[in-house]
Amino acid sequence: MLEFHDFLIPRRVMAKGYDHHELEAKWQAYWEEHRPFRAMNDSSKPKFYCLDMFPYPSGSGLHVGHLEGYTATDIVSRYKRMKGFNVLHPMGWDAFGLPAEQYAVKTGVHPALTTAQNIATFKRQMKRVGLSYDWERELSTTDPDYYRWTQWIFLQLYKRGLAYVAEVPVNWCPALGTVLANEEIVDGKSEVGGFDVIRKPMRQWVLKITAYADRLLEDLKLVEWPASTLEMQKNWIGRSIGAEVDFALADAKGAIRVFTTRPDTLFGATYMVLAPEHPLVDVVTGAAQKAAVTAYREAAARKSDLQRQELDKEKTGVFTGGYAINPVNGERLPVWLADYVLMSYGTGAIMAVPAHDERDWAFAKTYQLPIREVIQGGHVQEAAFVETDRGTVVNSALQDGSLSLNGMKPAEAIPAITAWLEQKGTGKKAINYKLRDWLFARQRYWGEPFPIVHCPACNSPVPLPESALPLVLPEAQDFKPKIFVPQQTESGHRGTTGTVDVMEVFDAPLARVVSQDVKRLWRETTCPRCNQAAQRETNTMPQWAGSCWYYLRFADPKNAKQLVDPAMERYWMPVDLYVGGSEHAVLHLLYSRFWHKVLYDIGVVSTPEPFKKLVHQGIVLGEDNQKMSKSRGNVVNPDDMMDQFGADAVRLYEMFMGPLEAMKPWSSRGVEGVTRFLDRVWRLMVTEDGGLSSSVVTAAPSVEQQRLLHQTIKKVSEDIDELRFNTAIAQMMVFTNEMTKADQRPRALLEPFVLLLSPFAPHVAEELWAILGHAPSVSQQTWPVYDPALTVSDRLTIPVQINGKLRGKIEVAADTARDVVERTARETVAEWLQGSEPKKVIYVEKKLVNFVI
RNA sequence: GCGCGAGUGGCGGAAUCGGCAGACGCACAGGACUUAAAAUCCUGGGUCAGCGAUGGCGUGCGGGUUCAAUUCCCGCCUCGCGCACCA
Repeated sequence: MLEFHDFLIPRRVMAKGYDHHELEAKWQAYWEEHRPFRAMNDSSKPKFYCLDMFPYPSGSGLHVGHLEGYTATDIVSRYKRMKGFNVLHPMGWDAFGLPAEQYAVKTGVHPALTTAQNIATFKRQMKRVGLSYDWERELSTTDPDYYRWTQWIFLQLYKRGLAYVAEVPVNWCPALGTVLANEEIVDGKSEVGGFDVIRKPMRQWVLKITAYADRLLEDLKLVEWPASTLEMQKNWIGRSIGAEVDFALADAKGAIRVFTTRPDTLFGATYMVLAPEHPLVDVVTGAAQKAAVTAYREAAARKSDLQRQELDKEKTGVFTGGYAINPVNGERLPVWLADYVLMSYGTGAIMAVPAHDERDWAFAKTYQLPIREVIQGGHVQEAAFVETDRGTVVNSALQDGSLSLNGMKPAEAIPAITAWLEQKGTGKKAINYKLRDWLFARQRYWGEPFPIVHCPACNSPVPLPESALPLVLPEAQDFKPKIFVPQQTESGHRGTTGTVDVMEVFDAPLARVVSQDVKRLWRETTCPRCNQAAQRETNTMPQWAGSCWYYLRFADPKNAKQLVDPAMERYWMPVDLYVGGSEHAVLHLLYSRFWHKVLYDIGVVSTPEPFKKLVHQGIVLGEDNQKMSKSRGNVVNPDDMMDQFGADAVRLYEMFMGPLEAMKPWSSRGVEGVTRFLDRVWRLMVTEDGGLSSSVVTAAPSVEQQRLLHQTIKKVSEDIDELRFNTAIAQMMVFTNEMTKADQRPRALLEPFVLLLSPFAPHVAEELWAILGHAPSVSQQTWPVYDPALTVSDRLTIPVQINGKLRGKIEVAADTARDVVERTARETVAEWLQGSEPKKVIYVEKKLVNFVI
């Protein structure tokens, strides 16, 4: 019996046109069984490789941000299949990584177990969304059958001298117990967890990415990537062209070599600066300055990188007492020490030209060093004049007349002086890069082991033979790294003060692993070269390793003999469309490109670049327009959304929110909106009890209806090609709104429309296709083709303007001659013309008439 | 500071080879159906003035080019992203 309050409580039971739970389960089961999304290896069809950046399977499952990119590529993949392409649309797992290991440290649960569970969750959610992946090609970076090839690539790098061990200052994160790459540090803290990071010299594996700097820069011309991403890669590589110049020491043997991009200002050098760590510091320092120099060097060493990078701070330095000789004019220049010069860039030493460099200018002002103008055009006593393109060289000639740059533009002076230096043997043209070699080792358990042993007898790292691969990650029981676990400080930041002396000696987890079969340390082994006792490398590879080449393995995921079969590689590569977050704009993409070029050089791959077209999906914000986060409580869970609205509605809303690449807020109301749209589509052809509606007729559509259909086919096709899914959906809404008004709905319109809808809302489309009386699957139908003649109207509405202001509109036949259009227009705006003749009449065919009076 | 990108109704957004600004959706208002509601369907709307026909003003701000500017040019402002003493 109904109570009064039953009438007051709003029912959340939606009067939906269809039961999305039932319908999605039905079609997902069908796809599971019939596998219509498999990529064929032997096909005469043209290929299309459509790839998502594979995820790290975190414990929190998919979020709506993931889904945006995945839905976009899914629509493209489904569309391309219907257009006759053999589509490769795979998914895998970037499953090595720190979170699972940290979870293991906390709970003792093995990372492999956590990872497997998380993968299962991700996969279940992806299937629930109806993503049309070829699951037969699924891979995980943690699978020995996969990482044996990651190790294999490392061996190739090693063989070619591109992997080497070096004692380098590294970014050590005590809280994480590992080193981090420069790129993994944000504002002096670890990107993961936000812990303090300090500099510490360590023996490390390093990859020589700098050997490929030029090609990594040059080949950016070959790809269709967002301008911002290309720009970021260029900046990261940071090529600058200039000269290396030697300044002989005045009172000692040797010379200070500097790198400069402005050799045209050589006559303006008034002092030199060495980085505090520069090896020549002891040589140039005079006895009187020894104490001050030592104090300065120690102070600099104590500063963390963060402190040294503080920009606004006053520049500091100390005079060494030594002098160097300017090679152009023989002047004695005082040599200073200052931490604004970095040991890690160029030669770690500069010639200072305060008149034409802002940093040198600030330093010269602080220490009252002379400022000498050599490029005319500014006021060098007030500020450094750095605009090379408007200025003329002055004060730059030798008395004997053997060299003069005076009167030249800097652009002319640079090659002139460089040639002079080369002739004198005191300098040469040089190119420098900001890019540094890639620190490739981590002191972690959950990563790929290095296929390397350290042999005391051979006195070098010895690579394992390829036949020994994979070197399987050994079982471990204790994941706790032996690390100093810092206390929470008052400021809320965990970590150290940045000094090295609080450090213990830290062992990587693999150093302590005991092999279960033989009850000895896993690291104890024999040298594959000399058979003497040797030690395995106990570092593991960084997470980037596995993601550097996974796109290749999808082309041939089960191959036990090769990384990828050459025929498969040639057929599928390159990736035609690659979609993923812009947070990977530099690192992942640069590292991948580097490995790809190495593989290209050894003949494993046939293309110089792996990813032809790249698109970054935008960030999805919470309903409050803030970044989604647990602490804000504004996280939208895809499972909840799909429970309530269904997978098709969620897919459609993800695409309808706005342009793919834009940052945009989630709106539950918006999801309801697209849900209404799907219900309207449903009701166009289905009755309340699920049968085919009697309004669906076989009669021929009207010309207007056909025009709308063909305009819709055109718009939807072109918009998918351009990844403009939001406007494609808007057009389908227009079509649906029109069809709703008609009570006779010709099949000839509805059937192509269902095909257009199918990449966006595949479950509903499959069901509608079946209700219309067709055998499955809609995904295997041919994409509708539009007739261009049917997309244009035979009647036109032409706006009529007076002086550019809209004053009227006329409707004419599309083929109306100009004079007729003009005459009609004049009649329409006669009261504005007031009988006088316009000064000018502008007629844009089929677009507009404008009278200038 | 430098580089890149973006600023359009109450909201998400559409329209840029210069040519009717605001498609589509959300929210809102009115109507139909209903005892009533929900759902659905129809209608309306940038803003100001006016009963209305109409007209003025409108795409961050200020200039410019043009018959015509959201679109192109110059100078600012704001926001986002990236880099940040790289010689």
